[in-house]
Amino acid sequence: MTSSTDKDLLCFGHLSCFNSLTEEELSFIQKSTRSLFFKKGETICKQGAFAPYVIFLSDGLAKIYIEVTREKQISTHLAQSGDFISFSSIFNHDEYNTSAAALVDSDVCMIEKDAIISLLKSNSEFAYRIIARNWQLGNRLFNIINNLSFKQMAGKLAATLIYLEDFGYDSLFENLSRKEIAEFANISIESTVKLLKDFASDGIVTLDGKIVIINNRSALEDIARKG
Amino acid sequence: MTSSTDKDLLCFGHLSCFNSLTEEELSFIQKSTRSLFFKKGETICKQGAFAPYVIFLSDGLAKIYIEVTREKQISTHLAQSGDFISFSSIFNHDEYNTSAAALVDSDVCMIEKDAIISLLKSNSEFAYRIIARNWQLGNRLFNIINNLSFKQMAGKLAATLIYLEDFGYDSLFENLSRKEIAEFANISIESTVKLLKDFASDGIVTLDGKIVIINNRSALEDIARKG
DNA sequence: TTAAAAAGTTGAAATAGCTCAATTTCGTCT
DNA sequence: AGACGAAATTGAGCTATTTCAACTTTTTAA
Repeated sequence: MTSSTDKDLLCFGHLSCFNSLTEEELSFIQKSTRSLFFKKGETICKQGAFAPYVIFLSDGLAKIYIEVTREKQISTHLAQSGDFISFSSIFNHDEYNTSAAALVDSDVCMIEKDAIISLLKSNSEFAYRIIARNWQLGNRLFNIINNLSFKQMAGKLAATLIYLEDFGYDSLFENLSRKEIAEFANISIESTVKLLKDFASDGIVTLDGKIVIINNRSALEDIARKG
Repeated sequence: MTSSTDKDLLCFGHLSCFNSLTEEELSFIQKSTRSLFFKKGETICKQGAFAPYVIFLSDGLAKIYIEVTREKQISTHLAQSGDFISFSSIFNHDEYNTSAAALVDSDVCMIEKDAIISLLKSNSEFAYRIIARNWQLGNRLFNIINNLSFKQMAGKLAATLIYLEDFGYDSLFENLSRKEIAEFANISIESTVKLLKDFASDGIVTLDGKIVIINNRSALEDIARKG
């Protein structure tokens, strides 16, 4: 990863929750921000590491995941341009509660948490938008818990495909390995492969190399609903 | 459940995130609040129902759970005096994303969401405290996802017992059935019973009727860590 | 261009945990 | 006090999913 401070001014000012900030507030927070470039595959942050920064994805695609054991990890959600990769560092513990890795080459802003905190405390519109965002994440987490508690792996995979589809990133599947899909669904790689074939032979999806095209969305929803 | 408007003024003013409010703000929000009493076992809110209120537990104990299918539910967390039972109703959808039930007789405040919203937008200290709270819940949800992805049920139950212990409610186990413990751990009732016995015969816990006393916390943590 | 490594695919065997069914204990109501 | 229903307990069989191992394809690197 390389520093690119010349891009800082354009890093996030135009994006989502930051556009409620005044000129002053923007320049204040940009003094506390460092913009970094991550190549596809690079680790952006590591669960358990000290967390002096809030991490914001200004351009790119990343997966956020939990390291369950040394070998096993489960992906919880994706982030694209304008999303926070980690917001948690602000409260209580001073460590990241998830890891994240770039799925494509990505520009990332590391914002000192003290700057975010003072902004939260002074600008209630900003705080409100952050609450709304955190709540969306919370909803996603409830959704994952729902999916994980399915007994049948077909339900887990169907729910995963729906999430990936709804995320709305154009060439998403080109950037996801079978292993990564398996980590979102929390089933084994082999089961993922077999089930994808099953879905394909039922005409629910079409497989074209890495790419998974969803043909019959409502069939998937049915499978996901029944667990 | 019965209304008890005479208690409204004492309902939550002294509790946690509300004590940053001015006199005016307090009386403003209390005009939009209704205080209700729920008996042990009663349902406080239902996943999927219209959600005009933010629900706050002023006194008691409640479990918050996800209804996965018609028969199956998984408990995500507990709430005690001073905790929000549902905050989600404020954003996006107008429905509760979880259900909740009283585990002991409980006093509950139903606060109109518009009142909370205007407070969030005008009082940034209040908003900040709400963010911090929501983040704690987010952390808990990540924790659950971690536990659910364990392959071994011993790890799930161990992690559940640790959560219940750490929650710090005195007579908690007296108010939890085996079924409810199973719903927190997301394993079958029968497996829960057998594993508790196993833990007991290993001296890790002591069973006294419904009550589970943790003798060897670090052994439990070990089991939970290994999944 | 070729070799090596990584990712993907397939089938067979092993097993963890669930379901089912029977039994016991506990709590509550009359 | 007795009786009923609910909750807890125990064991046995079943099955879905993982693990393992072999193989193929794709990607990367020299």
